[in-house]
Amino acid sequence: MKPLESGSGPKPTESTEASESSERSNFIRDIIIADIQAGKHGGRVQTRFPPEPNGYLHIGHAKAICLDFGLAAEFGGKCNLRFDDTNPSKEETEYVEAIMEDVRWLGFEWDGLFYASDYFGQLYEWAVQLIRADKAYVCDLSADEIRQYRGTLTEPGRESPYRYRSIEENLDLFERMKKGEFPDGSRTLRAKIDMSSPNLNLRDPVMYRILHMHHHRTGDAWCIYPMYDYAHGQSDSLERVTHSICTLEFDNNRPLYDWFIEQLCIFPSRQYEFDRLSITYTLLSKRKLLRLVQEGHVTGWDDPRMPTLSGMRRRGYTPEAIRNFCANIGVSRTNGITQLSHLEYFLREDLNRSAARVMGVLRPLRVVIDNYPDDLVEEMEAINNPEDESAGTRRVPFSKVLYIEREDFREDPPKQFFRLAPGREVRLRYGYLITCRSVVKDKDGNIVELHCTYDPATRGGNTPDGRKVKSTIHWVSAAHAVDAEVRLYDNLFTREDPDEVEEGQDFTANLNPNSLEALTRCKVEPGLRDAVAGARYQFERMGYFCVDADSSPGRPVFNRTIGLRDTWAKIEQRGKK
RNA sequence: UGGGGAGUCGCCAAGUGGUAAGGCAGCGGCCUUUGGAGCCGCCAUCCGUAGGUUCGAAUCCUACCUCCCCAGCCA
Repeated sequence: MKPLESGSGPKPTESTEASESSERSNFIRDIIIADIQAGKHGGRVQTRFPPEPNGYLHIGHAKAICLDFGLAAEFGGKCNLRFDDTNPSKEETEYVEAIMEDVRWLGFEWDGLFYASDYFGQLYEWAVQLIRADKAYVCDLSADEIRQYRGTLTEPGRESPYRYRSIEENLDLFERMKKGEFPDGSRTLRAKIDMSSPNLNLRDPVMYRILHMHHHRTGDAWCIYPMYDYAHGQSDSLERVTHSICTLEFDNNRPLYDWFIEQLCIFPSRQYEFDRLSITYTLLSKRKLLRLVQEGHVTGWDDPRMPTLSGMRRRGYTPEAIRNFCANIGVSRTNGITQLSHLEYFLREDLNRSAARVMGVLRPLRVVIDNYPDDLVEEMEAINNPEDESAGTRRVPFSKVLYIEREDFREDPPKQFFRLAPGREVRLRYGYLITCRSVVKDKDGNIVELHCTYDPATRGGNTPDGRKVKSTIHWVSAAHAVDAEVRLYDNLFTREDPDEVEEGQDFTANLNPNSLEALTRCKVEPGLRDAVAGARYQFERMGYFCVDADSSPGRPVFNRTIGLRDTWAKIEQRGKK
């Protein structure tokens, strides 16, 4: 919101809401506002986005990023990027780099860049401190035994037989754990809390496990690694994070988060949980996305069908569209599923105002204009973006032989089909009005060519006599057309909930076998010959397309980002029912 | 089942005792050299259910129902 001007300038008359921020609020934002007003932390706001580098970021993370960075920015605070790298068995540098690229692409820049592994030393010292305070102990139970001792949802757990070791013995054992004297899984360091707590997280949770494993940053310096619960809150605290925002499933962990902070008497970061994003026909689980990649169901993390930020980027999504979507869906504590159409609305909205219009024919049908001079080529003026006058105009060549979209012609047009048909006149966008005179078929009865006549008085598509045509279709001059490949995408899954499967199956059973259709004989206007990878266009009447990096000189490859809203398809569909 | 969280239009979501915002989707219409975009209108007598308190409740109380999370040496 613009700050109101001070001084004696003209005041807005009806500004009841103008003085308050009209930014859409949510409960976390309200908490921050209240904290600032109460003077908590001197009004300072510090957040953090803490991804584990074990996979690529997806649209669900985008929601968290928009919250973490957005809130900090709105209230003059800071937001750190912190890699939660406490488990070397799953984490890789490749992911670290991809995550940084994606955060920046989304439009955010972090203040501090940290790694939980930066704090391994401090965390170790604090563990020793907790042992000395008789709040932690080394446990020799195996993973299996720990599970048995933990009890169940309804029965309390039992105390470990190692729970009352002397502080000296614990100190000695823990140090030897660190030195690597014990094999993986042989011992753990546990917090001494309450084995009968109804909150399972408080039943003497494991703080450290032994893992003789190479870490992407600390190398072989450590063979004991802290658990999430023992590392996260303290990392927040070390960074003096005021509002630690995470998803709902960590609600149960909050008492433990607070417990460590209280026992250690360190900066009191507070955790707030919001609902994770779910979208129909989409999987948002790094574990499952990793499977799609590893099992080859997609070409990689950046496959345009993936809900990853890198996949969406390659597909042609804009950061603005994703940010607008995140701002619009809101933040609450309700477990809901957002419809894909909601996301697509914001995609189209942004692309509509930013994408340059061009003409491209996906499934070409040859059209010969019989009364058009054989060798004439006219340069027709076309508007680049009707939503943005500054985008200007361009010239598109027109000649006797053209390609039009196959679906724009029907030999036997159904009701409400306004496009080309025998004897019917339509407008060629920015071209001429043409009338279909005859249809040429091959021996199998397939339509191979149309013969039309044009009205020379309608150059540019104008009708000096004021007559109306029901339809305007797009075209490309055959002699000037550039061959292109166009990849059409559909939902990766056929069910709204990809996890809804028959007994014994998993989400791969719901994979859509037709999620990708590659068209290789497409014809696009000449200006697209050397389109640069990443550029986004609207192929008029067809949809939004993004140039893929697979393009080669003179032969562009386009990804269909999303189709235009198709009223005719809806009408036709309705007629079939 | 013990604990925690949540239930407001098909979906998302405001509202926190004074008589149901908004967005998406959908449906009409206008406009249109993209059946795109844009514009206009319609779309919850009702807030999981049942009681109760109150002049008055989605908002307070009681009971019940449904869904989600927790029994990793994952995060």
